[in-house]
Amino acid sequence: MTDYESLAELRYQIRRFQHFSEGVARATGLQPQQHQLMLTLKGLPRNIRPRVAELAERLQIKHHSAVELINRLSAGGYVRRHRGGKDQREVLLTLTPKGERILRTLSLYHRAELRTQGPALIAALKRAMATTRISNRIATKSGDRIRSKSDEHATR
Amino acid sequence: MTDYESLAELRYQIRRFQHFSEGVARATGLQPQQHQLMLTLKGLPRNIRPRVAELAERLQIKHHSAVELINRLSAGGYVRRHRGGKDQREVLLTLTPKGERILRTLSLYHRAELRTQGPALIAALKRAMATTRISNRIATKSGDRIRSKSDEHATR
DNA sequence: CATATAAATGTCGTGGTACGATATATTATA
DNA sequence: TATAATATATCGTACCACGACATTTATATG
Repeated sequence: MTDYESLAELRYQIRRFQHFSEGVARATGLQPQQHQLMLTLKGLPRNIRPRVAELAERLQIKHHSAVELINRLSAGGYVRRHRGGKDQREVLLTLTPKGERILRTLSLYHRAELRTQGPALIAALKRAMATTRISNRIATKSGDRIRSKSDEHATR
Repeated sequence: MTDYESLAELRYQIRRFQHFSEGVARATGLQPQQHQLMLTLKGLPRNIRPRVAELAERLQIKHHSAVELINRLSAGGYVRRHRGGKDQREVLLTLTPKGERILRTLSLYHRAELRTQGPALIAALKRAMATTRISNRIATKSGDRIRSKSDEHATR
């Protein structure tokens, strides 16, 4: 197995998990990202306030993308906005009972999936971390040229 | 740590990896999904023909979504289409030298990222597979229904 | 071998989501 | 008080995934 194979296999495993997740989310009427936000909200450590910016960071998106997700979730009756006390600029979020119920169901499905597919994911991760032959193989296979320092800056 | 926290943490770790990946891909002028297709193509086992449908399956998307990605990759000079011999319906794909070069660079960055972030991912995965208290907690909190005996046995 | 059916790829229009640029409201600071 | 910083929100744009449908080639069947 080449480095590319192990990296590709890792991505494949991740995509399978996410594809599964998207499917069950949509089956409950939720868009995948909306489910993600709900899970992030519910999974927030107790000492962290559920602010918009906090959710955005954990979803690795810009705050205004989170705002849009929350608009749709709010319209669907899954979450509610609250204006907190201390800082009136902050908007704090809570799940509605409906949101709680759906999230619980989805989480059970996810746990089951992880139980069966998790080991393959871990195995793929370990392989992708272990192998180290990219440089050699490509230079040889493509006959491109010898690798030089300048390649390191290619992405700049 | 609750079940929701561990599931949320797993998603967070996955998103961090993907967010990193999207960033370096875009820095080379590639859209994230285009990079994914290239990696899938390069990482294909030798005995598998690089057909459109094959790539689509491994990317967990519909074949016509793959077609669109390939259109853009082809326009950018990253991959080439070939009509195979046996079955004239099939379109086989190859990376151009430009595609090979960029993919190699990206793969090196990804390996480095996995070296540092992989352990956190594995840890999150194991925690998400291990905990089992979803039913219990939600039922109690939402007042949805009575806990069942099996919930009481939840592990820690 | 003619035609129906299936398979592989491609086209078109739509919806969700992420983003940059920009706006508004509140808090902090000079 | 005026100014800057912070938190959230709005708007227009682009990417990508999809369903519905089309086209070309292969296969099955009478």
